[in-house]
Amino acid sequence: MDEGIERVGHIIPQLPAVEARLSRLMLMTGSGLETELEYKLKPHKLNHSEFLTLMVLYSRPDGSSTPSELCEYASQGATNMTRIANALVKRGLITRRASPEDRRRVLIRITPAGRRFVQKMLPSMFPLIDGVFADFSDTDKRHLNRLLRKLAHNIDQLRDATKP
Amino acid sequence: MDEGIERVGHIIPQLPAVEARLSRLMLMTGSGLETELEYKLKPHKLNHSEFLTLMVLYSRPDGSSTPSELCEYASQGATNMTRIANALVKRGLITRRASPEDRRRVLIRITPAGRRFVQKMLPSMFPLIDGVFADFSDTDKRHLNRLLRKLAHNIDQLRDATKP
DNA sequence: ATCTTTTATTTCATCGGTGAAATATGAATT
DNA sequence: AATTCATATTTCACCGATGAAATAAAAGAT
Repeated sequence: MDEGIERVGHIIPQLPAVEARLSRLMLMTGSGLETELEYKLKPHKLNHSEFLTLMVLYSRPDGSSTPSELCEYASQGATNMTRIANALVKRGLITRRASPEDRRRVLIRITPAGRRFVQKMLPSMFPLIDGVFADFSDTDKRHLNRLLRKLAHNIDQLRDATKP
Repeated sequence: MDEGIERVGHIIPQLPAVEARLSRLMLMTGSGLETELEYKLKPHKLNHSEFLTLMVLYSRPDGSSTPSELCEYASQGATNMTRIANALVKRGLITRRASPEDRRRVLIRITPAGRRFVQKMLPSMFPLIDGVFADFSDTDKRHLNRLLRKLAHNIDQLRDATKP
């Protein structure tokens, strides 16, 4: 991956070269990480969205949420969230029931089996997240965190500016 | 995008929390940037791979390359590169001819029209790459560059380690 | 009581990407 | 000359994702 970053973007006249290279680097790294993650998830028959959804539920004290809320977190459309929920229900990792207060809403809750599943599969992610930041010092991590947040924020701005 | 990063990954017991949050941040930012890029490319009827391929050719002094070489840079399979080349040829942005020395090889070369096309469409990317790094100081950029390279390198290592 | 809005699901269609294997051609090796 | 290797293309098939619009059900507003 590292090869070829240097060459591309050198002989480009106008264009803010430093920023363009950073963008490209960011894209390559991001998609590289994404690929690795999906690869680690494959044995557990999960894709990224399903994993994310499950983790959100797992992280909640009461282990529950609603489809529309989960759509936000997993940045998915409602249609997809229905699909994801279907898949997870079928595997017995979550349950779906109508909310008692507002019966339009659906309460999605992680099951005990779902929790066990997460506890069992999560450690298989450790080599990845450890390995990726293996040689990062604490200040490295703080810096990266700060810079990525800044970047994410700017991207959000652009999104809002063009497509309100 | 920024919302919800904090919440997820808080109440996860074992797991290296800092690194997990960084991974997630990286994934979100990367895919956010990717989305923005594709969005900017859409008016020019280019996808990311085609854009990349075209930029590699544009950046070459002689404006030429071969399919297999381009596969490397665009991290695409040979089948896809044939498709990409087909698309670009059809639009008159590149040409394809057999190499004189080794007639198995195909020489792909950007056309004058292709160069004009790049020069015309490239500026529409500036708002994106400028905007994204708008409030980044020079040291910010240097740091981000260093950290991303480190990250990319580690990801490469992992890839090689698991799938040789 | 009726109309509007919210929430989720279903239906349907599509899109873009992907890739393995067969084919074609030419070069290199023996 | 025959065999093997390298390069690119074609064929075929599939995958995963995606999303707009129609539907259903219930809450809220008037």
